[in-house]
Amino acid sequence: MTVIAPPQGLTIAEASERTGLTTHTLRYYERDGLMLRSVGRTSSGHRVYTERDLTWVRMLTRLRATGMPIREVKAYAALCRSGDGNETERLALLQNHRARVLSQLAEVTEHLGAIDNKIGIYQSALERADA
Amino acid sequence: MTVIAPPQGLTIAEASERTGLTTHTLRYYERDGLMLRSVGRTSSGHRVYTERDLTWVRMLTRLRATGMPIREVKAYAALCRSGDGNETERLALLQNHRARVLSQLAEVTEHLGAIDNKIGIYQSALERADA
DNA sequence: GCTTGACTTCGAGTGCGCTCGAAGCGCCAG
DNA sequence: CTGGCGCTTCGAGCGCACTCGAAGTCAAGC
Repeated sequence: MTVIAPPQGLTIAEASERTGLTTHTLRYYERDGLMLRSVGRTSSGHRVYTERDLTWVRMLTRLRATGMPIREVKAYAALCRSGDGNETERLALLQNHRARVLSQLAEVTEHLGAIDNKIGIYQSALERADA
Repeated sequence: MTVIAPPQGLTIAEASERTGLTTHTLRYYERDGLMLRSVGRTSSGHRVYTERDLTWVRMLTRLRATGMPIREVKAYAALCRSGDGNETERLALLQNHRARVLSQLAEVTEHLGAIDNKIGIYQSALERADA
């Protein structure tokens, strides 16, 4: 019935539970080359996730959650995968992303300020109507 | 050649220039019911944008830029369109949106912090390599 | 009066990021 | 030894928000 998790590893269902991603999405990420390396398999072909895999998925989730497009995550994964010597490029990619996120945060914050004004207008109009 | 802007109004090209949206998008928003009311026309059927229209488009842009889905902008437009008496609902909609935006800002900021750590690790590794 | 070009409508196409379904296999309980 | 679950792969489908192209119209300049 239940697939037994191999020693030192987690099934895709367990990985799903710990990362908050669906099994569909985990498979999709692997298929699409977002993983550092392809996930290990049991003799019967089932995926075995290690802690290293989960750590990477969590990093990946942070990049995605801050709006990095899949293709760029893929580029970052490719850099990490190809081993030492390209740390400068990895750093540049992350710093670039950081700058974009900061400017996007600033933009959203500014727009939110204007929306807050609108909220204030409705609030005082309603207070006046109450009185 | 050039379509002359009617007195007190702007052509779609001018509205596009002032709002930063393409003419395609402006027409799409109107078609989809995001505008407060449908934009005026000349005798030959060309759109005529008023300052009121532009003000609304700017509000709309702020809602969109903070991640409000089209269908919710549409709902807000519908409330405004139906006249006085539903200010409480409009306020609730905006406050709801505000809460979502704030929590999303917090989430992005937290993820960005983790990415900053990673950047720091690369930086010190590179400094050590330089020395 | 003819050309030009910005406008009109309508509907189809695009890109992104999943999301889902179908068909098939292996392992374990009963 | 059989039923059934949870995994496998593959490819298609979906929702969102535009984005674009085709075909036609109309006013202005030459």
